[in-house]
Amino acid sequence: MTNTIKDVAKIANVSIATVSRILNAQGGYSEKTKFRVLKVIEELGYQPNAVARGLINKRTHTIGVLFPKLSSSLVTDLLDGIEKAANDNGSSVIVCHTESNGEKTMKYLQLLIEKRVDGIIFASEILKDEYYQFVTKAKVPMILLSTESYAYPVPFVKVNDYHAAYAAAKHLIDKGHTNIGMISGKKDDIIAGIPRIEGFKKALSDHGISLSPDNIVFSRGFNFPDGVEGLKKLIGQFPDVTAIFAASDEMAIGTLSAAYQLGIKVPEEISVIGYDNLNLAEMSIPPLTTVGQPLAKMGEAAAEMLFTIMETGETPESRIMPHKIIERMSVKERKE
Amino acid sequence: MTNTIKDVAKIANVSIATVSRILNAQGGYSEKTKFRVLKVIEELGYQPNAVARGLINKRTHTIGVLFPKLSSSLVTDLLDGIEKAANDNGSSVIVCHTESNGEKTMKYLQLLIEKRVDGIIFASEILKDEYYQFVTKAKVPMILLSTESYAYPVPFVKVNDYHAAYAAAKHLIDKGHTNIGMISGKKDDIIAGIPRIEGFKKALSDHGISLSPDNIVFSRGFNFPDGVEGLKKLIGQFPDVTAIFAASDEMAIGTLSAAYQLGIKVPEEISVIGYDNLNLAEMSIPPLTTVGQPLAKMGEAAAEMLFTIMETGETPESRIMPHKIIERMSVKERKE
DNA sequence: TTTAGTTACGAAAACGTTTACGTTGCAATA
DNA sequence: TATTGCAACGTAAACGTTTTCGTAACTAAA
Repeated sequence: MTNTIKDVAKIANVSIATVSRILNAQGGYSEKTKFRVLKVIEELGYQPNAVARGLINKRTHTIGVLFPKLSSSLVTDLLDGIEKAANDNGSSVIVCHTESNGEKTMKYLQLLIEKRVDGIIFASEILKDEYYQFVTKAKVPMILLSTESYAYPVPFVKVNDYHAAYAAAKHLIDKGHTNIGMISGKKDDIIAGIPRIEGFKKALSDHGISLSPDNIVFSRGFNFPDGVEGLKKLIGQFPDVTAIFAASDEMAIGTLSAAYQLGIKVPEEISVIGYDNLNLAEMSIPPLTTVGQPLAKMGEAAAEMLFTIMETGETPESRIMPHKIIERMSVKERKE
Repeated sequence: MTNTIKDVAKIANVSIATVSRILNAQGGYSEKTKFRVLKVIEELGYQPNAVARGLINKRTHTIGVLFPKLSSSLVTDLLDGIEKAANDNGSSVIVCHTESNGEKTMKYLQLLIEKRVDGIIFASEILKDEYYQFVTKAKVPMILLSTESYAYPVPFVKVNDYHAAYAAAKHLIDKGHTNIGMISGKKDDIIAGIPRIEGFKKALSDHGISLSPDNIVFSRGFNFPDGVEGLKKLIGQFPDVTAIFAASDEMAIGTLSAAYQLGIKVPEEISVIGYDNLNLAEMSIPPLTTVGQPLAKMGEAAAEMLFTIMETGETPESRIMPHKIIERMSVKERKE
């Protein structure tokens, strides 16, 4: 039974229109009544009802974000940036955890659309046809984050995985390594799998390093256990490796861990470079050299793009964010 | 210009009341009209407007969560649990990032209340008087998560920090250690500081181990750098330590890292036990023994408590969740 | 055949705002 | 003095639902 604008109006002896005008600083009232109304608002502890506002304004000042997984530093940093930008623009963010499950994703999209969010950020996951059709039909603006669609014209923000992987491999080469392996993620992942593998390959071939299928190991995902398995497999099929590019930081930490178990010293015997620059990266032993994505910045950018769509109506250009080699202690110069 | 219930009604040749009844499966309509209406809904791709629903039902099916920090595994796991429980109950969650800033916190509370969220989860932060007054006046149910209030009757869910710290220290003692140090967090933190320190002290004294001020080192926070600083300080003032209780996993990982820099072997020379059981803990070298909090479960519990308040109106009892020693590789049995 | 009860609806109010439009009173101008 | 213009409001419709109440038609019982 909280107070409404009517209560304020009645007590202040004005119409609700006047109260509304004062609340929104629209002018059309005298200073005297303004103070009187403000005083009543103060006394009643009146809080305007954003639901009613949303109904009439058709803006809820809320955006929805879909993540495949919540408990991951990668997602966390993205979310951090999104939340910041949203807050700066006077909006809130609803988080959804899809578990990469198509049905759940559709349910969440439906929920968000029923709640009339102003926009949707779809992160770290492949945009299926079904999803795209659904949200375009609902005419809700959408941005892809840390993913991209080749089939549909949905603006995205991400780093160029191909280039970043190239840079990672080149860093290893520049440090004098020639026996370079890769612990990749999912072989057929169009976003995080293939481009990184191809970038890696290109860097080697550009620098005259021969490459056999034994140089690369494939995994089921991009997680810690995949990294420990990965190293074991790689060592088996490519015993001469002196440097490894892991397709994610979690996998890199996994290989660090596996190396420790196997009694292999990093970076003395094997150098490791990761991908992502998660918080973890600086906490590992040794601290992980990695190619960093500006995750928080990416999140911010995505949210801001959403807001520009809402204001201008124009779909903004996609943004390729810069990656950067973060040198720490897990890669060593190799001298022959 | 999306379709409304009116459009559906008009095309199906029924009143909006009937459409509404069908949507909510309330009965009072024939099977024939039900199918006809459903067909129209399907054709139009009609999505009910949750904003309008919220206005009249006074339930938004949305809860708000306040965190001091987003990019931390601790928070992430809590959020994971909250999101799960919320989703199971047909609700969404809005995340807010307070940065432990009083002004920002108040702004967020106001925002959440204006948005008429059904409930609020206040996590990992001290509940100030101002916050409490504000949300009680608004009559929005609130649960404290991973924190607790001594001054106000707000139900909470957390582990017993005192007991958990006691258990951690006892684990070290049981493993034969007698020169035990602690790298604690903020000395005057009522929730995560003092209870853990006191629990630690009690365990030592209960087992006849003398304790000087040199056994404990205090930090500014609970983060990685605090852990690396902590170890250095502790070694300086207490060179004989063989086992260390770090007040958080991040700090524990920090001490691992510092130990590595200093050439101290863990667990051979020094054993380390952490607190939290974050994802990090199993990824460290060596894998971290720690006292685990069931973070996701705690998040779930908090959300579920919120829902029971909404349904029953009764404030539920606070829940003390069980902690558990997770044995991994960073603590070694000591033989004399 | 009448009556009572039930089923299947429709009309309209209500939720708490914003806003288009109308109205009043007063000052300034002709 | 009559007219105009503007500031300062008030009235009421609108946003898209849910729900109460009323009613027509039909069924079953008397």
